Amino acid sequence: MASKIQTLPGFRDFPPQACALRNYLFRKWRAAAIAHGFQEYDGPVLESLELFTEKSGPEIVSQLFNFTDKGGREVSLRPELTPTLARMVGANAGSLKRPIKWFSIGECFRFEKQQKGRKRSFYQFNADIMGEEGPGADAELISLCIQSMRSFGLEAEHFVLRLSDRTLWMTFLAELGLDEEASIRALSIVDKMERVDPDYTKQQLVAILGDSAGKFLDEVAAMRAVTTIDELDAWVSALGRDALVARMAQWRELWGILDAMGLADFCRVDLGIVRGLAYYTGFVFEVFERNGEGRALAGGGRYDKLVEKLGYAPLHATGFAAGDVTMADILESKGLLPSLLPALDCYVVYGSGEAERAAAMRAVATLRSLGISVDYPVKPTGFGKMFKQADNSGARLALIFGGEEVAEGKFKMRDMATGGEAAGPLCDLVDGVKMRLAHGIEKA
RNA sequence: GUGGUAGUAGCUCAGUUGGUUAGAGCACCGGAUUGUGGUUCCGGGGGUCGCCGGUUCAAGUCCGGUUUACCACCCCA
Repeated sequence: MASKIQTLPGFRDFPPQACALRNYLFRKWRAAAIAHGFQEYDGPVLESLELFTEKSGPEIVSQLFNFTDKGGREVSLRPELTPTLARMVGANAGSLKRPIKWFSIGECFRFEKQQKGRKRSFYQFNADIMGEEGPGADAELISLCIQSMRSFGLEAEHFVLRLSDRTLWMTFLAELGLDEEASIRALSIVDKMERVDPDYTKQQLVAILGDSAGKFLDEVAAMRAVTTIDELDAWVSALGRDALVARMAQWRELWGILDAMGLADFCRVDLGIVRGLAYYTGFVFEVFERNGEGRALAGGGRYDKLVEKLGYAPLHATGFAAGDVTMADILESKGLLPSLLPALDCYVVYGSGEAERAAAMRAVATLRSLGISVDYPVKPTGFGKMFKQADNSGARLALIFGGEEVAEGKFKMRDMATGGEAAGPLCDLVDGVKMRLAHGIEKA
């Protein structure tokens, strides 16, 4: 006998209930994106390894599901959707209407040790706006991000979008005399400050900044204390650097749009967010639970240089991604998962005679051909048993084809919620069922 | 890749100082119930106690290894 083979670590089966949950997430994400005027795209799950190493460097290979195919090609399952998107858009950028607003929901793979909120196979909701430089695009993207969360019933009490700005940081660090490479290293330290020992942080900073590390830490503490746009304005004004002051115009524009859309309550200025990756260039953000628990629910930002880096004509871009695993986790913890039982319209109960069964099967076929979902016991049993099955099926109506009804050319309907019943002639089957599905049957 | 904790039925778990044939609730299936579901009662299937080895007359229980999961690191596109 064959041994029982389990799913690979970090991979999941999706039996009906899990599949229903997954599709629920997809449905909401897709609806939010379409409501924002985004168009859906998709790409191959397997790509040339080079597509990913070009974007993220050779170190990324340790975290990829890569292998050599039978043709000797170095390939990898995709760890994210952005490189594929960049290729698709980059190759056709000249002929696409701007701004380009595209989204995708796709399975991605990373060869990492799994833990809470992180698996080796997961689904990402990825949305991007390309070909637009101004804060209007960032606002639009943030709107989609927030509204996609809200469509699950998550509100400002549950989550917060922490908004930051790589441009502001890079300008600030340049004013301190750091070159680009040193700045990026400093940012990656800032990115981790929240989670690691302060002494360790200081040690790291001294390596880059020398004696001014202490002063820098004080400055960073002041920056991270900023939580509103007005506080940010005050901090920038106090520094009195022209380049930073100029950047505030972009902040004001962005914040003005978010405020007008009613999204300001969901956002907080938080310069402690810098995103780990080197290629982010402007506004960046991450969504967390309001109480600060768990890993990021979504994250994104502007990456104006990436498309060019991948070998295409320069193209402004901003995007974000959210994952199915963390999303399902928060919805479950907040009790926001709806019951996802299959919504069956009718369950047919029929008598044991040939005539009853034939009448029932004719009705089943007619209703199904009109898109009404109908199920019935494949193996006829007692009426009591069949009603129990009707109950278990979750159907709204039980349709009854017993000896009495069929003999009279009739059928009966029972509203499974109220227990109310109604009868009608077989020739009125479709209208009768549609009417009762819409309005139910009151108990007499 | 490094540490910590855990693994008994589909799920949640009990299982005494090592001692006969490993239990409960929920879920599932059947019956009471051949014209009416949710309640109730009765019954049933389902376990190589994660896996391999060791100690012992005897291991779910003790020991070693391994694997998987969870948690914390690393990383987080």
